[in-house]
Amino acid sequence: MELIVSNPEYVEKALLKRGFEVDFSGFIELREKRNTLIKRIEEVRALRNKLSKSVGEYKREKKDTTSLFKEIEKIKDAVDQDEVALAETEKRINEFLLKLPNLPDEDLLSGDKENNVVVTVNKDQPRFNFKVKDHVELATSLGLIDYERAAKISGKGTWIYTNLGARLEWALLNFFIDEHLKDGYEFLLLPHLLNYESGLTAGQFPKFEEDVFWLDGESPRKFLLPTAETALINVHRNEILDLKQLPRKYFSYTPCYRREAGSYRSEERGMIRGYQFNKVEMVQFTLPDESDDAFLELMVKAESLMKKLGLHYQVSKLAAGDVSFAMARTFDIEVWLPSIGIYKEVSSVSNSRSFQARRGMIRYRNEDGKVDYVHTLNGSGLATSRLLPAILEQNQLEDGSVKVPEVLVPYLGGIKVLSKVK
RNA sequence: GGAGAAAUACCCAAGUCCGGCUGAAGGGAUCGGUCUUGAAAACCGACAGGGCGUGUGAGCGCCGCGGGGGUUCGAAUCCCUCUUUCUCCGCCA
Repeated sequence: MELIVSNPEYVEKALLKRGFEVDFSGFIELREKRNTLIKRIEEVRALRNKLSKSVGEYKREKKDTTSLFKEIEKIKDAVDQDEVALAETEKRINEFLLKLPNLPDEDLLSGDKENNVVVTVNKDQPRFNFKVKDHVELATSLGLIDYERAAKISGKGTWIYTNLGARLEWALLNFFIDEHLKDGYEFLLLPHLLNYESGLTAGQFPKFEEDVFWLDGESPRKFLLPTAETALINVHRNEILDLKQLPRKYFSYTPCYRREAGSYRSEERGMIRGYQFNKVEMVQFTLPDESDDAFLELMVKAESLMKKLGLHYQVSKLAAGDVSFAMARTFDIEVWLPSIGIYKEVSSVSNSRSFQARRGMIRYRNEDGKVDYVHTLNGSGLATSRLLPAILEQNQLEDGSVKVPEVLVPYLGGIKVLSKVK
């Protein structure tokens, strides 16, 4: 971030790519002010330390200390004002820095969503020679999901997985877990209630404090995690990792709690957007040089899950403006939903480079004993709330039953087709 | 929820009552060396890190004994506060 001091124009330009306008002149002034204050304060403190030490020595030798005290008296109040000013200045610098989003990678297109580029398409779009039903209709008629009772016991934006629906959801999660275990990722089950620092490190705060659920009456205040990433990234906060430990690969299953304030769209009925959904999330801590490889690895892993499920999807490379605050690059995997004829995100693989590591002081020691920031990456593997609808819709048969993806059959006790229970 | 104890460097642990020669004893681990055919053991040596400021640099300075604040010329040591951990009691999956 001291790149700002050495090359502010470069940073300004890079951030502009994501539509973020900044002017660093005020920041640079603050930095200079801070440095002169520090210099002044430290000089006084050095002198005071020396004199105080002498007091001790004088006392031991039973010498008279009044001359020392006179000298100390002289410098005494000089620092107070400076210290207040310094604290204020550092607070402002910090607030400013925390509001800066990550620099997008060089190869990203500027602009927002409309400049996202589809880079891969898996399989042909499935064709149906009958009128497709949407997932709400399928799920309801097959007895997989109960929306109405969920509204009764909770409110809008929620649903209940019932019977086979619950088993199908659980099958998906277990399938993902087994796949990640096979790849040697460490499995963590995490607390869902997180403290403010965790949100800050992950890059959710201060900007997105409104987007998460806060618990009343807790001190220090706690929020419900919006994704397992928020917790996973913080596992190594304020740590210096051993070179041997890198890369460190984790995955976790958690529900994700999001307020989704004002984002509901009519096309997004059913389980497309809810206040709570299930997700298995992968996170890696890597050497700076190795994060590009790790990114590919996460992409391949996420895609392979989609392939094994036999779903039609596309991969989009997000334009700078659509990449989230904390990330330098993001590829989304989007699954095809025949009923609404669009692709919806089911996985988002991102490289934050050193952004989160800087916020959370997540570092490693290299061969020379020097300390540097790690790179952090995350990828969903995968989010189920849109996957289950996609499976229902893409695998539906004319009679309203649904074929179970082969890889899930063992997890469903051999059930191959979901058909209507009368 | 109530009552108590604790938090010191990679780990264990002294120091805290009685503030200054403790920026931190001692042990273990680790690293380097001696010895050995090799290893172990033994012995010798190193072992506070990180942040920040300053300087081309070797370096110098500031901060740092869970976090924050206070008292003091001076705090690991005294006071306040927060957090975490442990023990006991109560309550409860």
